[in-house]
Amino acid sequence: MKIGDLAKRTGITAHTIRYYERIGLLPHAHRDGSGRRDYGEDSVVWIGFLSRLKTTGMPIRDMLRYAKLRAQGDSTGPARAALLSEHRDRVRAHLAEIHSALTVLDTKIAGYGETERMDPNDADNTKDNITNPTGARQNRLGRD
Amino acid sequence: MKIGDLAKRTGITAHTIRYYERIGLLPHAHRDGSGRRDYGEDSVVWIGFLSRLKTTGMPIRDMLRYAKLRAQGDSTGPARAALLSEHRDRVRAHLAEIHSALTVLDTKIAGYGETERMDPNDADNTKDNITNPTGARQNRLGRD
DNA sequence: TCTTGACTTAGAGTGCGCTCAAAGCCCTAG
DNA sequence: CTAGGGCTTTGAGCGCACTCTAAGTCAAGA
Repeated sequence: MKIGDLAKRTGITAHTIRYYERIGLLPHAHRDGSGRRDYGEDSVVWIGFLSRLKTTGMPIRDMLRYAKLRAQGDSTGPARAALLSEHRDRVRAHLAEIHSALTVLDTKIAGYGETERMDPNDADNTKDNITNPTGARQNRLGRD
Repeated sequence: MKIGDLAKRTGITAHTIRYYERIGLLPHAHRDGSGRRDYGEDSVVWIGFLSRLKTTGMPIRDMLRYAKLRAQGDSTGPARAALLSEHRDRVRAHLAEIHSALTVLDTKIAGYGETERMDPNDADNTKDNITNPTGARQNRLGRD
């Protein structure tokens, strides 16, 4: 399988695949007769797993630690399990935070439904000057 | 309240508060006699809300859109509600993805518990060469 | 045969969200 | 009165994860 095919099958770009190889997240790919990268099914599965880790917010440096343990063989199983389960715990904690914030959002959205009630405990129903009335500089985020 | 006090109460740094003001996320603060920023309770509440949006992964450019609608007054209520509820939907979708990825993680962690079973469908139980056996360059992520 | 397009490399650039540096002013405790 | 620390500004720097450019090689279809 060529790098472009692998890209299509995994949903990441060929650029990113090369980048992952460069930093050590992917093994050095085997090359075909003309020096091009040639992949097997295992690459699809491994990238799929990396993508899942990424979905859960794992930083690349941690994926790298995982990949290196993996490369050291079966004896690192417990270490890998520990790495993953610590990560899982962090993700669950983060998930709880998001849920809690979402509840606040739900309340606020529901509040907008009721014809512009001005709850004094709802800071967002105050209308102080949030934009930039002076001509003061704003960075690239300012245009919008 | 001085910027340092506000920083302590909101959990973001004074640097970040000034940055938020610069890009328009916070209103221009009132100054005391000696030209220093002076804040009220409303700033604590507003930053708290921004932090919740941040927790849910809203990019600053969207917070900015929200802040600008807010500054335009009560008539933008429906637009603000729309913005928030679209965001809420995205967050919920992302949450579902994370949950699904977590399930995979759970399975893998459980798999490590069973004395190194080699499931052929589990790519991570293969041990191909994942690190950099040649002396090829790696960027800053490589050291670890 | 020609052309198109995918591939190769090293290295530079991007977007996000801060984070810090430098140089100087001002308030307060000792 | 003095020292320390917090405040002010402008502008640069950083960490992350890509993302793209330039210049070139190569393979396969019309």
